[in-house]
Amino acid sequence: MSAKRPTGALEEQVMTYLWSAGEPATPADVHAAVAPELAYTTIMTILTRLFEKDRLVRGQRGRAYTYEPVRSEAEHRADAMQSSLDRSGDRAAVLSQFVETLDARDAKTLLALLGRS
Amino acid sequence: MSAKRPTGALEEQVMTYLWSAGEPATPADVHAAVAPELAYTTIMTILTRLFEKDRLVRGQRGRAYTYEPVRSEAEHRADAMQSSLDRSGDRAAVLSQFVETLDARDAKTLLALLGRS
DNA sequence: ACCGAAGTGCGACAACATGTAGTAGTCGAG
DNA sequence: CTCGACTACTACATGTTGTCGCACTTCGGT
Repeated sequence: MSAKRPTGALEEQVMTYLWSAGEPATPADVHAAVAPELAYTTIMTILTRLFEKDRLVRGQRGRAYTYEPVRSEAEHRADAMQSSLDRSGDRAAVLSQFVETLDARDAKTLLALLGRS
Repeated sequence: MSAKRPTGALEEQVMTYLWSAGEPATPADVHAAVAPELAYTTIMTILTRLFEKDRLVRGQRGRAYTYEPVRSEAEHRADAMQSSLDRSGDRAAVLSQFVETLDARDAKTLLALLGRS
């Protein structure tokens, strides 16, 4: 497809920006922050598609739409992790492997989180 | 594409079968177990592509190739989970959300695993 | 040893997703 | 009222995946 951008990367970059923005953003905001070297319309398209896939909600600011993520980044990522786990035939094996590849800091965080519940 | 099979689903089903098989399988094995209603050649294609993407290794049995996963299911799923975590800007937030959506049994498993290291 | 049936593999084609942009319409500034 | 800037809709190119047809090879029966 594109010689330089892997498939899905642009959508992902846009989502990442929107998450970090913390508030609804216009196509112009996203364009300037994510990929000024691309055509403005390219960003518009991405935003529209993400909206159609229900990953963004639209608002209105002046005569432009604003876009905002439906789900927070944490929700999105955690859900992806759950999905991996759900698709597996052996949850315990996956969890075990997961723990082994976890760095010390994450392990500590996880342990604290688990203890609290 | 296909009206009934979501993109990527067939490759995933094939991988799942291969993981559960536990030993190298021929295209015929996969065809019979995964999708007898599809053409034999369809399965062959999927297998070849997975091989080209280095997700399967080839062996030889009689005049047919045999295929076997390069990585175990646990490795694959755990790696996917790690990737989600890595892509995130706030690892602790994701971990927290992840723990909250975890069912009791998984949480227990995870806790035991973490304690042992 | 020969012939036919069954199975295998390569190459091809259609549909869809994603990256990328052109063009036309709309609104404010001068 | 006209001009320019900005936005939305639509279009096009390429890669990926689902799906298969066709030709070749090999095994069993005679």
